[in-house]
Amino acid sequence: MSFGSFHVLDALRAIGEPTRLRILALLRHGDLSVGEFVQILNQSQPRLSHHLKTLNMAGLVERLPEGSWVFYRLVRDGAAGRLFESIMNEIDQDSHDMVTDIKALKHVRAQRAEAAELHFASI
Amino acid sequence: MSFGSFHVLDALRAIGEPTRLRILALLRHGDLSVGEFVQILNQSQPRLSHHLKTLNMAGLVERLPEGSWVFYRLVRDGAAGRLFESIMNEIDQDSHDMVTDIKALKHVRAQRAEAAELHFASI
DNA sequence: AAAACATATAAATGATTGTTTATATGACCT
DNA sequence: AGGTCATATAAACAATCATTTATATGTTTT
Repeated sequence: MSFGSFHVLDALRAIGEPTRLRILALLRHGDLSVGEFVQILNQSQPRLSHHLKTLNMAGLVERLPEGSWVFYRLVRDGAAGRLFESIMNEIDQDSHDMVTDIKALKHVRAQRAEAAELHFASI
Repeated sequence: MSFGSFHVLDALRAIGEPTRLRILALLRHGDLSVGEFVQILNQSQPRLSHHLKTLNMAGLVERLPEGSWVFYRLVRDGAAGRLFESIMNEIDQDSHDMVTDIKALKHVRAQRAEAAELHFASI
């Protein structure tokens, strides 16, 4: 199911929640899976699944199932993309919280890369 | 009390409610008093007072007491102004609801002008 | 000073939203 | 097929938010 026409009010309500804003800010650095969000944000899996569904229904993120796990991608075009980017313009990218999340993101990415290397080595 | 630093999350939550978005859209056409909002939006006075307080605390509108009544004005500068205007860019200005509200606004303004004329005539 | 008017606030209620816990679904692996 | 892993959903509960009703505050008018 594709979630119909874009409604600004729904998008605003979706963006206007701390965890969801953090999710969106993280997605600007690339697609992420539910499990990665769990690690980065240190919140329960159902909680994040639910927030991601809200963002998806608001037309702000795309859902990309890949085998057994599911990646989410920021919608960058159209009204949704423009709206979110102009909102990001007013947000302090260097705030402590933002910086911390990005650090956690990079940490998780490094872990993943390491795991992948070990996997290769074992082949 | 001036309501401290501007927080985007508060602003988003404030804007993301139908009645408050209508209030903000109306204010783009000029300052309005609580009583005028009551007439235009056809909602109870406490309800509108409360929404206006929310918008004020979110840094989106200014409060201008004038004798016994109180006008509200859109904050057009700074982060608040930029944020709201970029949101308005994504909103259909010609939607039925928007047009209807503006019509009601003009009607109320006309009434006011008429009342003022009658007042002059009686002097 | 009293009455009338405009706005704000408070308490109570109802509705919406977020969070947890538990369970279901679906894919991968052996 | 059975077991494990990743994600989603559902039910229950908690918290937040919107709305009404009633009342308070402050201002103008007489």
